Amino acid sequence: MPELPEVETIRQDLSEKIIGKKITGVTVTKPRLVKSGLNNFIQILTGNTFKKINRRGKLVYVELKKSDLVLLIHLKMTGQLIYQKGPRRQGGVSKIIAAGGHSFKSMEWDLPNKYSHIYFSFQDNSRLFFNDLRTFGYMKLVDEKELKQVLNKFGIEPLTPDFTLKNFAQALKHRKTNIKALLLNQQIIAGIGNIYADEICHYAGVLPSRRTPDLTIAEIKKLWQGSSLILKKAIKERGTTFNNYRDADGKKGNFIKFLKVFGRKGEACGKCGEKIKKIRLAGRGTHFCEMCQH
DNA sequence: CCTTGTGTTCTCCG
DNA sequence: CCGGAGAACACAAG
Repeated sequence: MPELPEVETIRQDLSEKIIGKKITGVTVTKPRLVKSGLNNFIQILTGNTFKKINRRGKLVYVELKKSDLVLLIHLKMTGQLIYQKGPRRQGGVSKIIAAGGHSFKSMEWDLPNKYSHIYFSFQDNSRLFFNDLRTFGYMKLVDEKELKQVLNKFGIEPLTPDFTLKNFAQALKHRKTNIKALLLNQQIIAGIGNIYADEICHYAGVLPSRRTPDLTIAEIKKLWQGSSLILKKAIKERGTTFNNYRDADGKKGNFIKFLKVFGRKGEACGKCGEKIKKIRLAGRGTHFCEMCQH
């Protein structure tokens, strides 16, 4: 489940890999995932160049060199953006891999595979694959006006100067839902999904079910601090790979090692030793410690 | 039937 | 009964 840290990791990686490279080919094997006209999609992108890769919440949007249209990419739950260099002219690389005998499952990354629904070839023979197991993700070309409309729907962007305690508290104000649903609401705070919502609540010592009007100033401050600290640390660790997520090189993120509650049902809480509980809240699996969250 | 991000639809309350 | 907020559902597929 790519959330802000995972999408940001991919954005940073791809920015170093594909900016300025001419797109020589566009392949779409599942047209349903292109949410704008397919012919136009192929026509605009072929021969074009990615100019800048941006992110807002969990949404990636890419500016193009030879068009004013912008490419939106959403990975939803199981989308991946994997970059691979083209085959080397000189032999040797595959030999080294064979001799090394390490555990990398080369079959899995023999791309395109059956989940590679859209991919781009570049002038240097490298390729970018959009893989998606459950096919909720999409790509879409939008004009400036539609981009603006889409971006305007997002709430405060964490890790920017806009993410002040004052703005965070303001966003919570007058809301009557529980803090978990609020953290998941992209129109209020952008980029937090199920994993980080649970982790932020645990950091703050706040039960996910707590109604926002009942939160104290101190608790709001802790939630704000936790959001910032956890998302930053998760980016540093290149995201959380719980099952499907991979970075642009197909590698797993390391943040799973730092998860305190998510996916730890029945395990002892690292803070107090109490068993981690799991319930259903805001339509999502929700993990917490009864002892240190109130 | 479980899993989840988001857009859409339904319901409820003042 | 209206508006808006929040909850529930739809989507896909392993």
